[in-house]
Amino acid sequence: MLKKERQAYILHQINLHNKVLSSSLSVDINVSEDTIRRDLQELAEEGKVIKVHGGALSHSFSQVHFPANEVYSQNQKKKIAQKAISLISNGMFILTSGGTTILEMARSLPPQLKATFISGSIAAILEYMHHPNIEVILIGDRISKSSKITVGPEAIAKIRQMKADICFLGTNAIDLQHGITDNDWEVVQLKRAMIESSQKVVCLSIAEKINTFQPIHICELDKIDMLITELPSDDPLLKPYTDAGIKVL
Amino acid sequence: MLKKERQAYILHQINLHNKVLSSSLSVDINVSEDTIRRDLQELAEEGKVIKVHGGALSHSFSQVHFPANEVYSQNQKKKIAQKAISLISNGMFILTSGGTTILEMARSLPPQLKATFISGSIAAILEYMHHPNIEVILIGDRISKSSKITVGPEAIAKIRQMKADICFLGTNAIDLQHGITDNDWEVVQLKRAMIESSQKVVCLSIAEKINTFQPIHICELDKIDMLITELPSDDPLLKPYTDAGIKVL
DNA sequence: CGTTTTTGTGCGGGATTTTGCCCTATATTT
DNA sequence: AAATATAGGGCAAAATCCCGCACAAAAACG
Repeated sequence: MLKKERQAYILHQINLHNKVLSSSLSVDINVSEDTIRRDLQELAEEGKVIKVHGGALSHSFSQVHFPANEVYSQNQKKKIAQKAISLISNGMFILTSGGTTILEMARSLPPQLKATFISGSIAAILEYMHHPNIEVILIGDRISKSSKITVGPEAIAKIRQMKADICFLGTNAIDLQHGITDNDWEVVQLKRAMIESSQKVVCLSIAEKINTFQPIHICELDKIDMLITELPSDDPLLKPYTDAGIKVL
Repeated sequence: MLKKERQAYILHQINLHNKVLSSSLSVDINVSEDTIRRDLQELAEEGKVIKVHGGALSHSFSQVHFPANEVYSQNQKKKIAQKAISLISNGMFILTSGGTTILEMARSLPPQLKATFISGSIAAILEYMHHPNIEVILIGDRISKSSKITVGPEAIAKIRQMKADICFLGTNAIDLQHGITDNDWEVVQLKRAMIESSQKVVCLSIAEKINTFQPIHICELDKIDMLITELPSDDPLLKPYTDAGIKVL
């Protein structure tokens, strides 16, 4: 097999699988690993692949995943925030969890809006406080340092006492089979109470979290009234959820 | 699985869920926890995640810091803070108001200290949260945007329920004739409740505020057990207060 | 065509990287 | 205060890389 031929094959494999191992290529093409390594090195110098210890990665691999991701998902969250805000009207009592998606919503609230926001998330409260017209109610109790929200029986009791118009949940994982799940027991307790105390429950979730699950169960899907993602509402990924009776925005 | 591939996966998980546990990653990817720890360490050195005991956090998540700089007469407040801290010992329940002097104290708390701090001041809570060992209890209720603390009947009721070992009050004005006074009606209500609910009441006040008064009365001097200023305790300015039975530090 | 030069490939051996394991120190929980 | 979990450093085995070398095939050249 010619050198060029071999390199074309390698490039093909990389674009196909996003990665290759020197070892497996070696047995594939039946040449020594040194040869493969030299090929990879050349391809890397031409900028066609990214060489790493043990093989090589597709260029798209690191480009998509590493640097752009921060901004990328920020934009997704902005889109979600806009949709969520369209559900809010003046005079509402709104219960919110924490999480970066909720924060994005808090930052995007229109300045004229007059409503009451209730939360136990310190970060969310800080954002609400900057808003000129909204009333902010802070749920008190012990502060969980890991999640930076108030947790505990007092907080739950307080939430149980109220009946909010709408509840926005930053969702960590949603799945047809497991429903809404999360990974922090105390946060789960709080979210459950929030769901019970709201007339309408809205889940905010970026599409990546759709069809994933976490260890701790919060509730089944039938408790959820609405699901907001950055995708258009007729995206096939969301079809099962509309079929399950959830309104998708 | 290649190292870079693994790290990309970890990064992805962190950006998705804001946190990861070394243990769960280890079983996820099927490598030893040592490897995960080394990966997290590298990612942390590159500034892509924040490594914590047991796993790592998303960088965007813990960026909840108050722009707390340029405090008025900071050196004096540092001196006051040091004196106040000398009154605190392990296991105490400590009620604090807000104000920059209290913030200075919060920042200067020794890292080994284990105690429970209770407050309705958002800024103070943020400082306490950064401390590794102290337990933080947040008093909930409506947030006053002017003073950035929780105010209202719920907050007062909550404070009444507790009996703290000691209470630190950032004091706006203290005077032999008028006692402790302030200029925000809602804050005054809160401070009154705090005084009633504490075995020992300590006023923190820079010397400038000694012998001044404000429109709203909080309490008479006899409710105060201790007064801390940046001056030495035998300063003539403070003599009348020691004479009035207040311990001056 | 013969010789020289260039290029490609494999091999050996030492350096480097990666990984898992062990042991101790530190942190966290009970 | 004891028990458990996690971190950190050192070590060893395995994999991988790197470098020089040999050798052969191909190319270049007179």
